[in-house]
Amino acid sequence: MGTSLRDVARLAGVSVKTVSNVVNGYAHVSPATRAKVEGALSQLDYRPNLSARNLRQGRTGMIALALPELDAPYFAELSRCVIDAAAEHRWLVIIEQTGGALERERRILDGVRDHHVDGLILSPVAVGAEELAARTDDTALVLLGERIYDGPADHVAIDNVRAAHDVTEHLIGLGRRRIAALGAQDDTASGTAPLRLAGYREALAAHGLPETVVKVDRYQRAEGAAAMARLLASPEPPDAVFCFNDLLALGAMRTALAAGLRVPEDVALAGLDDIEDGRYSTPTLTTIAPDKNQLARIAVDLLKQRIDGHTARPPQEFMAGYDLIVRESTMGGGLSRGAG
Amino acid sequence: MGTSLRDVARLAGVSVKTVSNVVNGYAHVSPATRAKVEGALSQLDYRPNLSARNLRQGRTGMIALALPELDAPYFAELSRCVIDAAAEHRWLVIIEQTGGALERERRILDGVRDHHVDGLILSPVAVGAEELAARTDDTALVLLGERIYDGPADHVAIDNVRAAHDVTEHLIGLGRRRIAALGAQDDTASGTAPLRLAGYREALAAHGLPETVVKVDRYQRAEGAAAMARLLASPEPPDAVFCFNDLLALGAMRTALAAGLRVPEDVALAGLDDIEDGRYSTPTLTTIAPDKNQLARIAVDLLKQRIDGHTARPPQEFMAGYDLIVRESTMGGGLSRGAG
DNA sequence: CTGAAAGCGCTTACAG
DNA sequence: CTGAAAGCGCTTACAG
Repeated sequence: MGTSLRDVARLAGVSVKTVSNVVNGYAHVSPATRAKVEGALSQLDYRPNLSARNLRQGRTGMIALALPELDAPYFAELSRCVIDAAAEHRWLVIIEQTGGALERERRILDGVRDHHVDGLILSPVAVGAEELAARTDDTALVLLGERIYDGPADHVAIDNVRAAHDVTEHLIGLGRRRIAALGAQDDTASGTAPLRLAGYREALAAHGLPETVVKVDRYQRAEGAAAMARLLASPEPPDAVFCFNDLLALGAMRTALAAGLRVPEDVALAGLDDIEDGRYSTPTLTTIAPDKNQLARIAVDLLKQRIDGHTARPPQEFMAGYDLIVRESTMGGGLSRGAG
Repeated sequence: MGTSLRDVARLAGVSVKTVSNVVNGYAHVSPATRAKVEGALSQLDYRPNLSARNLRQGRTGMIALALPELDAPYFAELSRCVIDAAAEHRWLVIIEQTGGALERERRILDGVRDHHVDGLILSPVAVGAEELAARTDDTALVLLGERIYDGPADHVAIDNVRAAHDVTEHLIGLGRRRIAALGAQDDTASGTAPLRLAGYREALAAHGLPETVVKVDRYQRAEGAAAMARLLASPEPPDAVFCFNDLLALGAMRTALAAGLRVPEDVALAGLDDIEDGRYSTPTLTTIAPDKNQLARIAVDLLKQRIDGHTARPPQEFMAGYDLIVRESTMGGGLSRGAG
């Protein structure tokens, strides 16, 4: 293999223990000994064997981040934040993609105790609260970005109900009266969709406005485009659409513009996630911007606490902040004319 | 820790070796013994300790994928493909972000021999061929997506010169005569920019057309937007722009539309990467679509060969395929009017 | 302040 | 076909 502690010890003329002390920065090593050892270390270009260290310590220095798919911009941006936050604890991050499939979420939850990671951050889509609560594995787990009630594990998210309420209020405040929600889903165990729907309904109800709800299977551009086409084909099309994420909104925008509608004059569009695409689309996209760095940092810090066993408190919910970012897709700005 | 082979052996009344044989699927175990062992394995819910296995075998079953940043859509899409391809070899993937910084690329290359991964797929930006050639580490390495001449390691990419040539020819074929290139860079050791620039120049030269080259620091939307503004401010603005990636093109599109120009009537725009954003922008974006699955698969397979030591051949260059995808941003379609 | 020894859990020659 | 033993490289009580 490579150079081992024993090789270094032999060259420096000390014991393996002493070399280990130097490598790990323990205090009580005499300067002379330390110098000898450090000389040998650099002469042999010693690298600790992490598998051996892990075997001994029961730690791997790695965590897993499991999310639906890396190529959804929201998850890509969030992953970046998680990797950066993990780096501060000198953790490496293994990324696993679930595709939002129950089977794969289960396999990851089950595989976690194979001892290759110290903990797991999971962005669950399909797996339910009961199932999570029933898991026998005690590997540290933090849930990120979807709400699971009666938390079986620490959980971080934004307040989805309030965020959805804020967006809807914004649209109402602009004078829109036929406001559709795009992105409801057939009941999943743990989705955000019901929460965003609840916030939307709350706001409409407070103003006595009617609701129009369109379902999708997945939160992707193509689904947003197709769902928007259905909305536009209805007898009384909406004058505003709150899309449950930015990808849906960008797909919907494409359909609206391609149909010759003006955004926002004919139909205002808002999303949620604040992915970078929406800052450069034409028109630019009004959205809710979750504080992704905060989400990631809280998730990583909670995982750290659990891994270190510093805490025995019951699982808790943590909220990260968000902002409503108003852009052209609801406020105009002259760039929004379709070609119809 | 958890259940060890010894626990299983004790319960089954056999030796540790026999349990190991069953776990690893070795052939010569009597049916009766196998049944006993399997009973004990499932009764104790045995999970192999991967650190121990790795220590013994000198393999970790993990590879690292190092790229500039995960939240650039091209890299997010490529990462997805790499993770999927790696899964076929039962590898897990650790993702590291370099930010395109020399210092961080070096640290990753240097850290690879810390034995936590069996191999590295690196998408280099800053590090040079000489430096790579001089590395003393023998951890398996495959370079992905940027060209480094006189390959110090196996390398996979598309033919950037030819791809750039194809895009430029397409613009020329549409009758454009003032075709700018957006995305040149100050000389980096290994960038794709010079290759794309070469293809662009070749095509222009073949038709006796003049060149206009705009530099950027990074391949991001904001840089594309700013660079496009500079182009539009010139005395004789281009009637077409070949942007060296899709993000630059989407930024440029935003600037053009915001300035009231029609795309493609006033200025045609093309990119390279085929990220999903460009399939839903208005107008949709003409681009080069590299075969990302093929890129990922070749990279992973090459790494596998190196790790397994099946090959001692010198480093080689591999080309993946690509397609020119013509969309509205060069062909029109009526959706492209700015608001000027 | 330093050393000799045990042991983390696994796999692998080596016997039988 | 199965077992007893060594050893991968490290850290950690335990002595001195």
